[in-house]
Amino acid sequence: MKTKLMELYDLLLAEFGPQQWWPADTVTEMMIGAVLTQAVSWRNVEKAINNLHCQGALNFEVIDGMSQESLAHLIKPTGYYNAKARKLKELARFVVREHGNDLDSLLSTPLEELRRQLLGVWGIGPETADCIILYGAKQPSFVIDAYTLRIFSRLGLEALGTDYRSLRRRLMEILPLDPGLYQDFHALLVSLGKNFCRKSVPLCQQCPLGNICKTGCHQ
DNA sequence: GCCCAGGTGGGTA
DNA sequence: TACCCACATGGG
Repeated sequence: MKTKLMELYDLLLAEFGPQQWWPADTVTEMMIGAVLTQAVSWRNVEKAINNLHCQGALNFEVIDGMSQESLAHLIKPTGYYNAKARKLKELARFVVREHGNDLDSLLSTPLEELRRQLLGVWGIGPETADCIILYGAKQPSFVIDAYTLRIFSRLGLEALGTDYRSLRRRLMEILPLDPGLYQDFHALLVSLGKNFCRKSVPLCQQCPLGNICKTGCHQ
């Protein structure tokens, strides 16, 4: 199975090249983007990030101090803006008040303990937590998202798991605990999901995975 | 107008 | 545990 997974990784790397993710200038921006991108396209997130940047609000102390209403206004393009404003306020409170706004210290917390703490913050679920751990803390926690589940299902790799917990656990048992590998792998899966393995009308004929995929498009 | 986009929390059986 | 639903904007 490890060979099959690395074959998949190599095909994706050959098609899309190294990904250099996450798209953010700072760890704070990365963490905020992880919340804002929940169930919405990155295009919408960029507008909100720009709004926050212009207001000097890509900063947890600033977010902690501002009203939820004004924050919601700035992130309107991401949809669910009231819910996400609360989530950002909760995350900012966690970072600033429980960790003295010391991100370096927080993110150097051992993986499992860091994950447990992040999941305790309202609005931070497994995917957002794993994104922060992998791209913010640069610790090896494999990120499972809608693309990952869809791609592995279409590849016929359901045996690895069909839900977040089981697929993440199996991938981390099989693959070396290498944050660089996990970052690139996840980013490459996103590229494949966006460009070929789309939810409806997947472009199987042009897909770089070709005949290693069992989804039936190559019959 | 309809579907989709890098989820999460709360409620119900 | 396993569904169902609310949350909401923007692009194709």
